[in-house]
Amino acid sequence: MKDSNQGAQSLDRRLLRLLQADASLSHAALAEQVGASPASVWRRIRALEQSGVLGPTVRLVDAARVGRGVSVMLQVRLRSHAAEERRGFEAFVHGRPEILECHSMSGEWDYQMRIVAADVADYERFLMREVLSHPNVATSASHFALSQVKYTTALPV
Amino acid sequence: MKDSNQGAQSLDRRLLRLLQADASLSHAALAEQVGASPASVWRRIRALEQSGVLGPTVRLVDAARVGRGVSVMLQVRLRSHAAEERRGFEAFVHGRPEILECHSMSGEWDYQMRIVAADVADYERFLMREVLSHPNVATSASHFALSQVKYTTALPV
DNA sequence: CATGAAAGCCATGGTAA
DNA sequence: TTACCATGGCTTTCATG
Repeated sequence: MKDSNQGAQSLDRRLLRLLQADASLSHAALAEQVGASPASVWRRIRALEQSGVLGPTVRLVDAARVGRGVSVMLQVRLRSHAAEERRGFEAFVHGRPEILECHSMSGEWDYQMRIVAADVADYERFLMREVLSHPNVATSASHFALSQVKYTTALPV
Repeated sequence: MKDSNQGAQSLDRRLLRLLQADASLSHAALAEQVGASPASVWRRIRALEQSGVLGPTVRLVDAARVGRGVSVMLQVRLRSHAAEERRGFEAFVHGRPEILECHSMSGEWDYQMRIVAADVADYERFLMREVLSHPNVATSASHFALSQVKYTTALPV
C-alpha cells in the first residue's frame, strides 16, 4: 500500500504539473506522458477535482496586446479596520476588474494589490477617482513595474 | 464596415472574457453565449491565437490544498545593476518554482516578487538559503500575506 | 483496491456548400 | 451561416495484479 500510495501521489503530482502547464492536453496525451492508462488518468483527475485541488481551466491573455501593459503595485492603508469597513473595501476590490490580485497584509500596509492599466495616465485616473476617493482609504503608495520578469500560475507540486 | 468592425471587436472581447473565465467551454457553447455560429467562433479564436492575444490554456490549482498556503511578498535590492548581474538574478528567479511572479520595479527596490511557501519555517529556509545567499542580493524585505482577498488571471477586456 | 485494456457512444472539430 | 461527416475523446464495463 505504501508503494501504491507513493505511486499515486507521484502520478497526481505529475498530472498537476502537466495540467498547470497545458490544460488542453487530452486524457490520452496525459496518460502517455505519465505512463498510465487513459482511464486511470480520468479517474485521478476526477478525484482531484472533487477534492478541490484542481480548480478552473482558464485561458491566459497577453496583457500588452489587450491594452493592459502597465502593472502597478498599490499598497493601501485604511482609516477604519472595523469588520464592516474592511468588507466594504474588499467588495470594492472585487468590483474593480483592473485589480487582478489583492492580499491582506501584515506590516505597515493593510492591503497590497496589483493593478493593470493601459498607461500611466490611465492609472492616475484609476487611483484618483476610484481608490483615493474611496471613503475608507487613508493612505496609499504606488510602485510601477518596469517589466515582468516572471509570471506563472503553476504552483510547485 | 464600421459596424462590422465594432461587432467583431465586441465579439472578440466577449470571447476573451468567456475564455478567461472558463477555457473548457466548447466552441458550440461559446457560440451560443455570444450569439454567433460555431464556425465563426472557431475562426476568431484561431485569429486571436495567431495574433498572440490568446495565450496558453492552464489549469489552476488550489494553493492551500497542495501545501502552498503562505504567500509572501519579497522585495530585493541588488548589489550590482550591471546587465550581466541582473540577468544572473533573473535566471535565478526563473529557476525557483516557488517564485510565481517577479517584477522589475521602479523606486527603492529593484525587484518585487510573490513567493508561495508551505509555512513560515519553509519560507525562512527559502529566504536564507536561496535568496540571501545569492551573491548579488544586497538587501531584502519580506511581507506576509494574511489572506488572499482576490486573485484572478482574467484581464479586463 | 486500483489499475489496465477494450469498446461504444457521443460530442466535437473542421469542411464544404 | 448552415449542415454535414468523419475523427477523436470521453466514459463505462470487465478482467487482472
